[in-house]
Amino acid sequence: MIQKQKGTYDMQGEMVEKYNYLKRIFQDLMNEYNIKYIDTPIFESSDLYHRGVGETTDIVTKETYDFKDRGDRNITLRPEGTAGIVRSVIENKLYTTLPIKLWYEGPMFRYERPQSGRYRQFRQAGVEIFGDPTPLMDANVISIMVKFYERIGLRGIKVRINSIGNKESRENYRNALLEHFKPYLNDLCEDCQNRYEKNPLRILDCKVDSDKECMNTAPKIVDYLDEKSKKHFDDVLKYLDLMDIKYKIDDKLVRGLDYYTDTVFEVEAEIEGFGSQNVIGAGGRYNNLVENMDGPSVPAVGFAFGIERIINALDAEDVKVISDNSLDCYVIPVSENELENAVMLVNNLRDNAFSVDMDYTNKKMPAKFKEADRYNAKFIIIIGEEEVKNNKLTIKDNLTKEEVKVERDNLIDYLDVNI
RNA sequence: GCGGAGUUGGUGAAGUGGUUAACACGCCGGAUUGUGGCUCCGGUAUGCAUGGGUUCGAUCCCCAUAUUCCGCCCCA
Repeated sequence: MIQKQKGTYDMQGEMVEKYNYLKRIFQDLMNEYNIKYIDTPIFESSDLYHRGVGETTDIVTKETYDFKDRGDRNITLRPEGTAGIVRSVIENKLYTTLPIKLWYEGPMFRYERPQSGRYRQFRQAGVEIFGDPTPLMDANVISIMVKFYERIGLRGIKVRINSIGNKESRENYRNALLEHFKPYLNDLCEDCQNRYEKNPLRILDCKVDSDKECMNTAPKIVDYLDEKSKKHFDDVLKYLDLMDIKYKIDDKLVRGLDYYTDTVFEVEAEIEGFGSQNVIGAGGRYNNLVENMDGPSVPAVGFAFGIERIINALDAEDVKVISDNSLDCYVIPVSENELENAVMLVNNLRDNAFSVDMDYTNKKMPAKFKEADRYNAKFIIIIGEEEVKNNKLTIKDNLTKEEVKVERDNLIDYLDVNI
């Protein structure tokens, strides 16, 4: 038997309900915020991610699905959504009318060792806002996320926020860290010694070395921000307070993608026993990316969240998902003699936009009633010898179990009123 | 990429080197040929992830592969 590939899953059964639930709420939210849908390809030129996400990031160096197509092109399956959208904004010259607010949802691919909440093909939904440099928009974007988590019924979430400033201040800070950790290098764990070379900012959130003295005395990025970045960050916090959004400043928060500038944030699921993959959404500002990708200088801010992790969080908190999968009517022909009448009836109801089903096999009555329950039918319509003769139908409300006889010609009206 | 633990029907699972692989739910059939969800009876894995090996004999022991989970790295 051929099995699914490592780190993939089939979306089916209950998960479909949960996915539709999330998508429906997110779509409504996007509509309220006047954010427009965009759908970009799941594969792009490999160069896009090398330049966009960052040549040295782990996502690009060891996690992309790269291949050559039959035309010898270097292709990469998208590991995240932002780079492709930036490409699209530049290529379609969407920046001519700014600001432009976009949202997306779809599969992403990363070649990693899977765990719960971590897949090789997973879904992200996100928002990207171009052409608005104000701290208000940073706060706004965070508020969208928080609002979304609230609406889906998730309670245990925690927003962490930080500013990593512009390129120059980050460079200065980096040098300060290198200077600071140099004498302690031998005390640090092996991973941190690697981080010292590759990405010294990451040393700060090491789990092994977190208690060490040199961690607490390390310089803080806030002290390296220039006036403009500092003001921007303060204003973001001010607006968050204004909108009554709870957050925690985390001066050790640095993100793994190179394109961020100034504001960065993460949302964590704070649920007991949730596991280590607990970041369910993240984002930040990326004011240089469009320009770096050969577009004009357009500031941008956005976020993305992981659908599977959010579904995990909903399950962990036992949130009941409201699904719209109930059937309006289930039609039961009593015997084969009424089959033709039943077929016409079902067809007619569907033309009138009711969701209807019936059993075409020769099941016994009890089995048919059971099936009606399984489909969550609101009404059971019984059509037998007597009904055909009198041109009536027996309609049973499957909730109250009450039965009424309704004239065939009045059926649509009856259902319109009662559903 | 590194380290560890699993994998038995549709589902939750018990179990053993040797005739028919417990039990429960679900599903199917019957008691009940126009009204069910209760009850009772019956059926429901020629097979224990896949491929090799050891053995008279393997679901059980060994090896490999696939896959899931946990920790690390990293991240959604």
